Formats: sequence, C-alpha cells, structure tokens
Amino acid sequence: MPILCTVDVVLLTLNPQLQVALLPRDRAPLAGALALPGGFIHADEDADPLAAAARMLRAKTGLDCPYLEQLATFGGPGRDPRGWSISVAHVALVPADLLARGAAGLRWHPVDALPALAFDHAQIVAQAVARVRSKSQYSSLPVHLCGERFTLPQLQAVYEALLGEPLNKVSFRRRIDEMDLLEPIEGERTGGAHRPAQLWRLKDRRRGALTLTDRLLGPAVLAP
Amino acid sequence: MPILCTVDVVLLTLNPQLQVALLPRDRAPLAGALALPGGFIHADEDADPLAAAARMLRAKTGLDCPYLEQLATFGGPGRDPRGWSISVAHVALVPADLLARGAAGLRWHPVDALPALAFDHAQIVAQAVARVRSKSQYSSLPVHLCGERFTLPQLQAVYEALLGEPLNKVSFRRRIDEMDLLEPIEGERTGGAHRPAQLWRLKDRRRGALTLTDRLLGPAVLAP
DNA sequence: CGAATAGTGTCTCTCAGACAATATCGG
DNA sequence: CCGATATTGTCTGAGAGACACTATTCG
Repeated sequence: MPILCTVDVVLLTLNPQLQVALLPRDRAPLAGALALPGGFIHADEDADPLAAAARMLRAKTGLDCPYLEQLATFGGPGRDPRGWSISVAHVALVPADLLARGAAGLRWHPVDALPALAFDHAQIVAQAVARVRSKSQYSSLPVHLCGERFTLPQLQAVYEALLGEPLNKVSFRRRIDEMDLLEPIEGERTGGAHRPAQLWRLKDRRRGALTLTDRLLGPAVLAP
Repeated sequence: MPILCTVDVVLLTLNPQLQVALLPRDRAPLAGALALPGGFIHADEDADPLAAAARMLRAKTGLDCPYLEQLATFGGPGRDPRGWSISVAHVALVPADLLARGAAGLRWHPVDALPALAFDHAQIVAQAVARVRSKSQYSSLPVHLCGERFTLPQLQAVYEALLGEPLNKVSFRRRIDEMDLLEPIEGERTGGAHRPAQLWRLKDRRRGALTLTDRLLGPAVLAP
C-alpha cells in the first residue's frame, strides 16, 4: 500500500479578524465535513509541492496565489482513514478585497472560533496561524494581507490585528521606513472627513521575498 | 506510479566549525555518492515523519536523536531518477563529544566546503544551515550543540561560531540570564592554568522546547 | 607575583516609546 | 473655525555595548 501524498492550503485573510477558507468535502471519506482546500499531488503535472499547492488553490478557489509558502508536513497512519498519508501543508495570504471574485463555495471562519474540521486540519490551521503571527513580528509578511495600495495606518492596523496588541505609531513607522519596503504613490490619497493619508505600495524589488527587521515589533511569540 | 516518500536528516555538529554528517550510498541509484542519512518511510512502523527520521538516525548513525526537528519538504519529478519523490527533511543537532561512539561510516564535512552531494541534498543542507543560524539569533537552540554540562564561555563560543561574529560578553550573559534557561552545577568547575569557569546545565523545564529571547542576539539573517 | 581566563560593575550612547505639536481634510 | 485623522518633532528612560576592574586558578 503506497503512501498517500497530498497538499493542503491554509488560505488566510483579514476581514477584519484573521479568517481561514474552508470547503465542505464533496466525497468520501468524511463527505460534508469542513476541510482545507487540498488534494493529491499529481506526478504528471506538479513540478514540486509548492506548485501543487498553487494548482489546488487555483482549482478550488479561483485565486492565483498572491503569497504562498510551505508550512510543514503532517503524516501518519491515522490522519486519513484510507491509510498512511502525508500532507505538505502551505500557508497562503490574500487581501480581503480580492475575495469578491472567485470565492465560490468557500466558507470563511475566524481562526479563533473554528468548527470541527476533517482529518488533522485543525492542528494544521493552528500551526499556520502561529507561523503567520510569528513572522509578523519581524518581517514584512503582513503587507500581503493588504491590497496593492494601502496607507500606513491601514498597515499598522493589520500588524496590530495579527500581533493582538496596539503598536507605537512612531516606532512602527521607523521600522517600516528602515525596511526600505514601500514607496509613496504620488498624488493619490484616501478621502474622508479629515486629513487623508498617503498611499503606499511595495517597491518592485520587494515583491518576491519577505523583508526582515533587525528588531522585533512586539514581544516574543512561540515560533513554529 | 506512486510517489516515493522518504525522510532525510541533516545531522550537524560543531567541531570546531559547523559540520554535516554524510554517508556514501551503498546502492543504486547514485551508489557511492555522498548523501544525507535517509530512506523510505515505513508505513508499518513509523508513527509520523519525525519518528521516521529518528528511526533513520538510529539505524544509520547509532545516535538517539538529541535534538530533531522538521525542516521542510522537498519534492519533484527530477530529484530522484526513480520518479516523482518527496523528501521530508529534518535537522538534528548533536554535541561533538557524543560523536566518539556510534559514528561508524559517517563522514563529517564542514558545511562551508561541501563536496558534491547526491540528489538535491546540497540544497537541503543549505536550508538546514540557514535555519540553524537563524534560530541561533533568538533562541536557545545552540545549547543542543553543547554537551550536558558546559561553561558560559563555551556556550558563547558556540553562538559566535553559528552567528559568525563575536558577541558582547556582558550582553550575552544578560540574554542567557533573562531566558531563565540554565542552572549552575554546584561545586563543579573546569580546570586549567587560570580561573575555572562555572559549569551549567539546562533546567529540567527547558529540556523539551526551545526558549526564545525577545531581543535579537545579532544582526538579522534570512529566515527560512 | 604574573599570566591567563572568568565574572561583574559602571558609563555612555542609542533607540523605543510617550507626548505633543503641526498638517490637512470635510463640514 | 471645529472635529477628526495623518504626520512629524522632541524628550526621556531603558538597555546594549564598551571598558575596565575584580576574582581565581596554576606555576
């Protein structure tokens, strides 16, 4: 009996709390149970586990992975009733404003109040959330939960939602500035009955990889 | 054709530089080539990937995993000539003074001057080293490269070897003290033609998990 | 006592966070 | 002008790192 090889994706958004995308399973085993988007690796079309996860994300959610990284691999004899199985779990982040399109059938649930999940998916979600919160302390990861353009107060609110505590405005701006991460969008500003905020976007050079700070933004959190 | 499921272990020690344990392959494919200790997951005896890695470590090196954690999973159609394969890679740390026993057939190589390796193992080693160096900045991970008992100057030298730069003695001791990680071994001290150093050991409570600092020990390094 | 290494006290300079002043919008 | 939010300047206290002093061993 060969080992079953799957990938799963913990797709997260912030709206306004951290939420995870779940899908009711449409077949046995555990038909109807809520589960992460995922499925078997296809040896004939996937170049690696990340590509398999991107394919899964596209197929099940219609989204073209904005941010996608490998999380960890879960395996064992009991997690799937069909036999010894492996799941290469991934984390994906999507800005809330992209959710309008393509979200057919997805059910979003706050990560702090999850229903029962199929297999060991609750554990996978927990580890994904811990990873995201941990990386939020020292990297630019949260920008991938903002849209293409955003203001600094918006970005700070995203960091605060992930870290679970208010941040000092001056320090936060110093950090972001030190990262040399953003560039202002000239002329564009947000409206409202008050002073509008400057809009920013990621510098081209920063699109691919995360940028790290050399000082933490918040208190230490358990790293996965 | 099912996907091949394997685990590999990047076993590292410090002696006095960071070195990785390699084994010449004893069978096809790539018989004779240097490779990481690893092998197929056995669905009938392994409880999960970590247990498979521990079994592999015991079988191929005789060591009972002192520190072992999952690193990442590598997979694709080309990395093993036998077909689409998955390797759940792990990192293990062992104090240099445990190497006397059980190291039959292991070849130790400095990680900064590796020979050609089989499969994609060079990439796996590189990622493992990056992970270890990154975690050395903000956690107690390096204590697992020391023996059961050690002095603070020894521990500082281990951190410095991993981080690649000298650390401030006063700050280093402040950090270690804040972590509430160690307890002195009363009465025992190291000898020499000079003042002997206090011996320390991990507090029981700290055996299992890593302890984190809330400030970094060195400058930021790329996190895996 | 001198050499060598271990351990500690202290000073300074940097920087994180608090506070507050200024800027810019709509009404 | 007023209310509201954005942005920036300044001050202060905590702490990291530099430096140097004390401690302890052997010869």
